[in-house]
Amino acid sequence: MAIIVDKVQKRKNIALACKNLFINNSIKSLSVSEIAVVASIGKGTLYNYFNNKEEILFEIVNMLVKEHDIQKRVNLSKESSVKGKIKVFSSFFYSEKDKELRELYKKFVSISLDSPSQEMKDFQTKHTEYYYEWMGEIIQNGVDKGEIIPISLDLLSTFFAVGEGLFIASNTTNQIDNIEEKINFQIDTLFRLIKADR
Amino acid sequence: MAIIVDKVQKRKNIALACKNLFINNSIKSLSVSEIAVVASIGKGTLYNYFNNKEEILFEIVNMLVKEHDIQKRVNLSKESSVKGKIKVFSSFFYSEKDKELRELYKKFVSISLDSPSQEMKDFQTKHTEYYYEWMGEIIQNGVDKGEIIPISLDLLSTFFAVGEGLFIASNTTNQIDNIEEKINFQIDTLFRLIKADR
Amino acid sequence: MAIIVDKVQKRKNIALACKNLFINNSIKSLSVSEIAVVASIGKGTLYNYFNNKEEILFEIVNMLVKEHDIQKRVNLSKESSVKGKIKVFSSFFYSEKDKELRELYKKFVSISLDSPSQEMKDFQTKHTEYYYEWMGEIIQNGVDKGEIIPISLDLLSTFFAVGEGLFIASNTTNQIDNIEEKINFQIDTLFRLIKADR
Amino acid sequence: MAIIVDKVQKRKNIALACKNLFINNSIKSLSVSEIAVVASIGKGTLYNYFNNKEEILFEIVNMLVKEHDIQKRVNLSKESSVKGKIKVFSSFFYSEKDKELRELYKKFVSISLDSPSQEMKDFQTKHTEYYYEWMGEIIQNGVDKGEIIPISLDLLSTFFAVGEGLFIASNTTNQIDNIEEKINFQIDTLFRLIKADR
DNA sequence: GATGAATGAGTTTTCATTCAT
DNA sequence: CATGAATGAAAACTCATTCAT
Repeated sequence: MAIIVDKVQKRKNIALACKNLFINNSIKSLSVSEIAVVASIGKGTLYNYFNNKEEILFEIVNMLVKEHDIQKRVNLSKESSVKGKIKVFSSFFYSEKDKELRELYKKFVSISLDSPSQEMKDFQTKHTEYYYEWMGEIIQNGVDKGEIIPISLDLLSTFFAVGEGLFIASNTTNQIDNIEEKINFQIDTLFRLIKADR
Repeated sequence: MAIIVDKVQKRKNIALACKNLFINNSIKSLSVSEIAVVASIGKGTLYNYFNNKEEILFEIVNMLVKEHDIQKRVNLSKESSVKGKIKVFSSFFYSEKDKELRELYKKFVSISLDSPSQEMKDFQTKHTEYYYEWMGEIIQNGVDKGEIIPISLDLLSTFFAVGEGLFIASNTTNQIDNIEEKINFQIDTLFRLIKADR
Repeated sequence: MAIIVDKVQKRKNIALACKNLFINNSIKSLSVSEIAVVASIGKGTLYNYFNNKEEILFEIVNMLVKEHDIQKRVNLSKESSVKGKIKVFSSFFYSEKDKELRELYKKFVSISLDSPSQEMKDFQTKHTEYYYEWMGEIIQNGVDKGEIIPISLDLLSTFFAVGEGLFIASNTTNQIDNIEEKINFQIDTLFRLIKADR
Repeated sequence: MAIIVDKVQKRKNIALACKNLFINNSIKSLSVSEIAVVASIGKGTLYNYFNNKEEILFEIVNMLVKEHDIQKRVNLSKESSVKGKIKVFSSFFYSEKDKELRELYKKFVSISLDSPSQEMKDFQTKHTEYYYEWMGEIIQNGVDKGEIIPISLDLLSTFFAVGEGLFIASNTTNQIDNIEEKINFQIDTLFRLIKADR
């Protein structure tokens, strides 16, 4: 067909079409053939848009992350307190509506830990820096407003990492329950220490 | 009985023989043939002792973790302060001597995140609980001695998770430098908040 | 009629456009897509003019051979001696200016030896006969002028084949140097045997 | 099976088993699956012994060449005259009993001309040098015995290449008949020029 | 007439697993 | 018990060819 296809858009369409396949299966167990069938395209077509399974996952994550960021911005605006905003950040690790992205994120991290590609690292670096900055501003704001003590700024990494750490732990052990509670309890505890009027 | 012991020992010997292979390669890229060659045994023999690659990794981690725990106990006894002891715990994520186990741990987590086996989860659960308890005692001790405030007990998960979280982040992004510094800075900051004589 | 001429011309234009591609790559490694890109036309268009890769090579060879024949005629006219003329014939196998055609000829022969098409054979037959006749006349002329002995006429095939044989040998072994020298030495030696005033 | 297989021998057996397949088909049209079926082994087994189709062809040629050399030595010993011996050399290009090897040689040359591998070139170089030396001794012997004139030594390449050249020509054109006659006529003619008692 | 996206059959290649010895 | 050759199913990947526009 001499139609000039929007390659970028088609790439996204294919990725979307097999989103659930990636959510519900381990990367290891997915075959390119299977993916092609689910995406309702030929195997060859798939190779015109992606070089391997990992790239497809990557594309899906990419798309969902964008949506997620928009939603996060909305959610953050609804929260007035610094603590609330921090909790919004951590909610990614347990909220029902982020479940899909979370599942994909697990696979993304899985690949990164075993056989990292520069592309994935670059993507993750960009995002991490972005979130860090974002969260940094929130904390700074809290300090400026006299809500929390200045030392809070030094805890940025802790706020950032504690969710991730508990998430990984919950997914590598049998204790998968109440991550939400756990994470929020840690945040509450940290805020008991950094609130200005202690 | 003697035979059973031999079998267990042989399993360990095989695992040890290919330790470096697992450290230096991605699980995905390792083949059973390659492992058998490095372990200097037949491919069939390998199947008499392990059901798959993952089990071998599991065995190696198992062995190294035991050594690691012994060493950690020694290192902890050398530290008198609670902060020092906490840092000993977190040192796993950056210390040179734990490098091998750390590399294997990455692959272990990688598998757990994509296709977890109950066995691995059980193992990890047991260990996590064990460390939690261990670290819990240390903190309790610090409170009892008046070194840190009682609220510190509620930060157990944070102390636990922050290292893990920063470790994962450092391995999925390009920011792999100064994890040691980063982790210790967070611990120091937390201790500025929980030390008894603030 | 004009359209038909255009079609023939377009075929030639396409062939010319990817001449260097064929010179610098093995037929086996060339894909139709690659050729289409280099020829700056659509893949489908390529199929309007050629049925397969081999036909394109064929077209290129065809064109270059025509040029080559014209040049050869010029070069022959510059030579007065029979020996010189024979050497002009053999120069195809080593001269710098025939390098391109020579590279293509190798691929042409390669195809002919593995999976010959009647078309290619017909083409090659026509050309071989043409050259044979041409060279035959040159030798006859030498005999008539008393430059070489009549027996020389019986050596036509030798004069013809020795260059080809050494060329093939040089391209299937590591001895690719001094083909020019080698071929000319053989011609000189043969002429020492057939010159009239021995 | 814990049988220690003679890998070298098995390689040869596999090669032999599909000899006729290679003789009767173009390399291009042969698939590894087809080869495995004919050799009555699994496709995977084939890959334990060969890395690609070309290597199999190579192995077959290797074996047949060895047999061929032995036979050639026998045939040469039967001939007393230098001319006869030279003809024995050239007989490879037309004799019925060398037909198989000749067919394979065509494919070998075909590959060498399009996508030469160093291994093939090395093999061919070794053989060419070996034959050159061999034929050189025969000619030297003829000179020593006063059968042919000393200048004959300088025609070594011609004797060598003329057969090859005519062979290639016969296989790339429609004139495939009477190569035997053609080659022998050239040899006879050359000998008319170099025989001692001219 | 020109196009190039789509295709899927066909290819190479891998590799965990088996099992005769 | 140990072995490692054999396997074939399934994987990744290619690419000439088609055909709707």
